[in-house]
Amino acid sequence: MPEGHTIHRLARDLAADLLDRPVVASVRQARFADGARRLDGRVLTGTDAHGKHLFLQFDSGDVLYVHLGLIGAFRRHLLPAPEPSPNLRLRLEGDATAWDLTGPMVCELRDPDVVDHVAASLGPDPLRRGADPQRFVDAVRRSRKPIGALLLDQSVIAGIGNVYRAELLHLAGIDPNRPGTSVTEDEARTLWRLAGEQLRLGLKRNRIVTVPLDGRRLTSIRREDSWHVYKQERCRSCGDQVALRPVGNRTSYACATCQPA
DNA sequence: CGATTATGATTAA
DNA sequence: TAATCCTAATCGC
Repeated sequence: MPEGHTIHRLARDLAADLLDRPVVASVRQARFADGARRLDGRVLTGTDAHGKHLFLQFDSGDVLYVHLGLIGAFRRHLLPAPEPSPNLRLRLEGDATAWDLTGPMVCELRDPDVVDHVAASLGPDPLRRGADPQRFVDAVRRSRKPIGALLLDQSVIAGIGNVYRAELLHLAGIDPNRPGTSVTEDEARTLWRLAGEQLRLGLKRNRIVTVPLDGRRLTSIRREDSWHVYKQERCRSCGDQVALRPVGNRTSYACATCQPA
């Protein structure tokens, strides 16, 4: 479930559980055995998130660089933690909790400069203080690529994935296929604002829910009812058929009525 | 129990 | 454009 909100939430939650005390690091897969050995008994000194990239800093000077990719997960367990999955890449165990990492696209011990290197490759991240919206606006309006592809391009805006792409464009009333050059300054600014609002909500809730709650409890909303157009047959705003088609290598969901061409 | 799918991204052809 | 990597939940039989 990793879009930018998930990664920022992990940075926060991992720090809350594991900071400033030695961790117990273990693995089941052989591929990260050396890494776990190096982390075992070290102290987590800080965490950081840039877009979908997660960084854990240790007192050894090592930075654990994690990217969850499509199927990666970092799951929290109360101690005593259950038997881990055979696919466990890394378990970080603190005083009261264990965090199990499975299926990450990237899990590496790196020098601290990896943070700046990765950050330099990314567009502005709406969840980071000091992010420059104009960088996003200009990158969009300079490109002929469809806005639906630009929102997934991490060098244009960091942290947006396929759910937020569909939902932000729907909230903004913008057709995913419109070229960036046709997006007005106002529209681009609106997309940035909505991205910040929705990512912050997602961070707070640890879940993507873009539909209005209207007084309902979050827990009463089923997953499949959480969005306006993403994975919907009909638009949750107007009831019209949702059009599916690939934009920028991923399935794009849009309502032709709410998001006219 | 096998097939399918997924909120990601890079590399090869 | 296609193939590839990585895991787990879900669905149909």
